[in-house]
Amino acid sequence: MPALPSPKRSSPRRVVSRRKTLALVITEHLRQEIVTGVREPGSKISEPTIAAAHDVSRAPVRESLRQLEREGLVVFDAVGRSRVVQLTNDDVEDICGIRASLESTAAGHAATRFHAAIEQTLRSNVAEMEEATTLDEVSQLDLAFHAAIMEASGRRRLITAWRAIEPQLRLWLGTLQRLREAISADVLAATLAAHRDLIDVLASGDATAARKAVEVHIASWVCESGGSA
Amino acid sequence: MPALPSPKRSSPRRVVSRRKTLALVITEHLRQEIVTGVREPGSKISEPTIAAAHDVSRAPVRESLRQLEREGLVVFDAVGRSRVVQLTNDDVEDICGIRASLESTAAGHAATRFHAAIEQTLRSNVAEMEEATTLDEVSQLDLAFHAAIMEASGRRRLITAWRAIEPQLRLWLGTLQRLREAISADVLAATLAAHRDLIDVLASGDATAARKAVEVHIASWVCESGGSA
DNA sequence: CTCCTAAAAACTGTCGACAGTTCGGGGGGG
DNA sequence: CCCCCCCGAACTGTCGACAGTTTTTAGGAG
Repeated sequence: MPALPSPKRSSPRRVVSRRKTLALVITEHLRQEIVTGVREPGSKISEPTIAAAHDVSRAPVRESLRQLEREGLVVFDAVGRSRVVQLTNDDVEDICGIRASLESTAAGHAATRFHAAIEQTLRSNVAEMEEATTLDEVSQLDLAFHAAIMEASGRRRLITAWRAIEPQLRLWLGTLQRLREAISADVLAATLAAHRDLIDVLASGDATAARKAVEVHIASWVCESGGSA
Repeated sequence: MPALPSPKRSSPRRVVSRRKTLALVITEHLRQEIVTGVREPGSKISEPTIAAAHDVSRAPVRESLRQLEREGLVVFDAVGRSRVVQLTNDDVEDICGIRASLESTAAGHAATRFHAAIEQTLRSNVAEMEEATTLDEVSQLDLAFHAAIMEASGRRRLITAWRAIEPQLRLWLGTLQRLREAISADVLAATLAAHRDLIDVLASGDATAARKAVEVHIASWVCESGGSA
């Protein structure tokens, strides 16, 4: 073996496991830490520290941070320092507005190409939510429901745009959750009802009605979830 | 051969010029190549090749490509290969729809905080466009005009989202331009008139009217520019 | 006790290297 | 003449290193 400049590596050169880059693993981990509040908004993020924590080099960490920047969870300052984003009320308001626009547009498309598989997915999501007990579970399922509608639209660009803001929604939801622990039975029931209605509207194939329904649903949700303004 | 730590550097270690990373330079160059069509949609992009072309290592190139992915100009396949995006009609339609939504929302905000400096910027843009002679110039100024409105809204998130799709608009515009060489005097006049009207509406401070006006402006523009659907 | 300065510590941007994977072509078999 | 397998070329993901900066820390001066 050629005496390498630094023969101090212990582990046998990590294997690039098929379809699962280190950057991806780290991204998921960091995202989780951010949306759950383990990393507080505004706190600094250091590449070397994270690299050491995961026992990897800085390369995949850098890539992760850029990805998280794209997701709006991390911000870089002029000198390249990164920190966890601090969402302002305006930010949340904008995000919700964009989201409403994207989802209602997507719903319109989804209505015109609705089919059994999609309905199946949505209905089972509702069924799962009926069983959910923690606020966190409900949030997860709610997002999954909306994600399913986006997917159902089949519009690449809409989906991309939605994915770009979804993590920020999760961050905001996480922040809210940490304030109020319990689930309101009323809210849960209302959400379930609204989702069932949405499925029916989508199944009807009426694009215009679907757009409107989603817009209303999100608007009401924003209000009762603790309007941002 | 046991390569020594590497005492063979020839160039005097490129200086990290303040506030201008290599990645940024390369990003700009690649973006230019893509939106101008020098790099054809769907063509492969190789990191080593680009790195060699700019005489840099792959690190900044990788970062550039990720940035361009965020801008929607480059796509990565499952194995990490990158290519220039190929916009579909659906994509363009979605992009225009998102854009209209973002800009009209921004216009609403801009109307409520309109002031002299903004008006100055917008009016001088119109003045410049009156002097413009090439189709390319007009496009640039048109985009700058709309960018100015976004900035005028002062909404961080709206601006971020808009920046995320703007390059794709440029790509599409570039594609169109390559089809029709000349500028239609009618279209130019109409655009100028529309922009002047927009400034007036914004100056009036009527948010609702501003939103509507922008929406109409963009919709009509999409139609005459060669509607996607 | 506070404010300012200089050395130390910690970072980011970029580089060249290497291992494993994937793509492209050529040769052989059906 | 077409299809399949194997080999070499080209790539991507990741690593450790280093130079230039920025942020801290540790002292001193006032």
